[in-house]
Amino acid sequence: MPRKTPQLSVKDLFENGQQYYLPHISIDNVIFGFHDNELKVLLLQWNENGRWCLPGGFVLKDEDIQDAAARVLKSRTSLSDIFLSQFHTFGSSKRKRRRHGIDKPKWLKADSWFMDRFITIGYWALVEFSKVIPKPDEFSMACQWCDIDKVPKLILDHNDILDQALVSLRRNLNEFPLGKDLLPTNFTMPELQRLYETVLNKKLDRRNFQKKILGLDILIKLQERKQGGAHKAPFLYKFDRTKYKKAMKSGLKSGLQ
Amino acid sequence: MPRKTPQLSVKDLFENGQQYYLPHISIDNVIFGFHDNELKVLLLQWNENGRWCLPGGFVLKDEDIQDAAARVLKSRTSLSDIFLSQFHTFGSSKRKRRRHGIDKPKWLKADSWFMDRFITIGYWALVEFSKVIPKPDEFSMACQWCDIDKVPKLILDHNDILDQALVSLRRNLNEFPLGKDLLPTNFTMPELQRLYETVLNKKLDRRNFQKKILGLDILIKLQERKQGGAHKAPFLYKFDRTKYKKAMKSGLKSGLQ
DNA sequence: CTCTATTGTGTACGGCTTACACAATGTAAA
DNA sequence: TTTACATTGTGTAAGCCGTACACAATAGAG
Repeated sequence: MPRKTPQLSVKDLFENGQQYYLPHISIDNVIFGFHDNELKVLLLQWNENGRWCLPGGFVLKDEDIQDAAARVLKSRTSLSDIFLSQFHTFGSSKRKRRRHGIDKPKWLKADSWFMDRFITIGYWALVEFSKVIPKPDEFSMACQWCDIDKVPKLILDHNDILDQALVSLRRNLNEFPLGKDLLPTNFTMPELQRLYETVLNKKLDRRNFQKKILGLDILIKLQERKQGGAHKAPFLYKFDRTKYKKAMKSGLKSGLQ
Repeated sequence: MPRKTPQLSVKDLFENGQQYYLPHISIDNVIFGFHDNELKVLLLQWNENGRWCLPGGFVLKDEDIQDAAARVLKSRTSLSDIFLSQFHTFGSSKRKRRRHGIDKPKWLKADSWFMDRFITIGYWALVEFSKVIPKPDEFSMACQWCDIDKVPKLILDHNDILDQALVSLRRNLNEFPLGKDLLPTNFTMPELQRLYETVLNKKLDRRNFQKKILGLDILIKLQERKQGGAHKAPFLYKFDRTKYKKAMKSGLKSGLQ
């Protein structure tokens, strides 16, 4: 059951957040999108020092962690009912902002709960790029997509978290087909292939790829072709919702790799 | 860097544990062993009410969670340098002993940190049955192996945690060969096969199994045979440490399933 | 000594994966 | 208008892997 975040000022949150949230525990979301044939991840830019980080948040005292992750996702993207996969919990004793003086706003007392050690639970989500309305949080001046190959140095261990999310995503490709959540409703086979190639970070054979994907029997080939591109117009496809669900239940026998 | 647990009495731990440990956070270990052709899991029996649970513990304020899990493992089994795989973090807001009155010792105040909500981080480990010296913790009257098929109703969501550990273990069979940690140094092919059959919960073909395992090229066939059993004496094998490590780095191409 | 359960070994089939070639089409340049 | 080029649509052959399966050898039990 999703809950409402208390409406706190930034100062209140820093100084009294522990009244509402569990101390020492945070959520970090790695939100993947796909656009212009590039895999993207949603990042926030911290007000105080301009450094980048993953969208994150805290867990309300009577809130399930899965709901907390969904709440964070919704408040940064406007999206709900998105599948969130918990992939790892990061618990180095050195995970504290206190160690990185640059991260502390000057007006904040050094003993704020916010500066303390945090164990963070990592989730990733796949979202349709065009449906996202990026929205910064109270701490941030910007919330925007970043090409997966151009991610800057992030705060704390957020680069590690991102890397592990990608590893987890790749492992999961054997269990569900990619695309339904990352591509628009109608898409072409080359687009889907490039998505796979980006996530797996390797080239795939065009003909074998098509054979395999169609062999899963979860796509519907449309009559129309994608107009406007240079060169021969490719056919459009869309997912067959019914067959997709059925395939999910029984599990994919053989993954793309 | 492993740390020492503060030596607290049970009463102190219940009432003042939050001075040493992070509040609301716990560790639970699913420790697998293999004996008499059966997969076993190590369980504890709670002093107050005789109910069973997974071996668990808390995270010291300046301790990595991985180290905390290793500390818990060592204090229940006497084993160190064991691979611990973090598989999931359980964070339902209903995870609190307060809800289960039966769990509270009568002398404990209802507002003890111990009765509060806990988010628990789950790890599993594979250990050699014969090397374990089971040792109860401060709260328990017993610490012993339980057949995986005969696990009773455990406290809180510990049955869920155990189930998910098994699922995680099965998924990981594609990435590393089973046996090095669960079997004695020398073992027979039928023993190894029965281990796989138990974990995967299905029968495997004897001849194909042998072909595949030997194909991994990580076993050394010994000259001796296992004496003493009824029927034809099977050959003994042991793991080739060097080749094993090499195979781990490059990853197994094809798993057993 | 015989019987039986178990171990040791090899082969054939089918399916999946991989490698690969040529015709068709739409845009851009000549 | 024609040509060139990049890209799409489609099918086939070879090889590897997984699976199914049979028979001889051996050790203990009776």
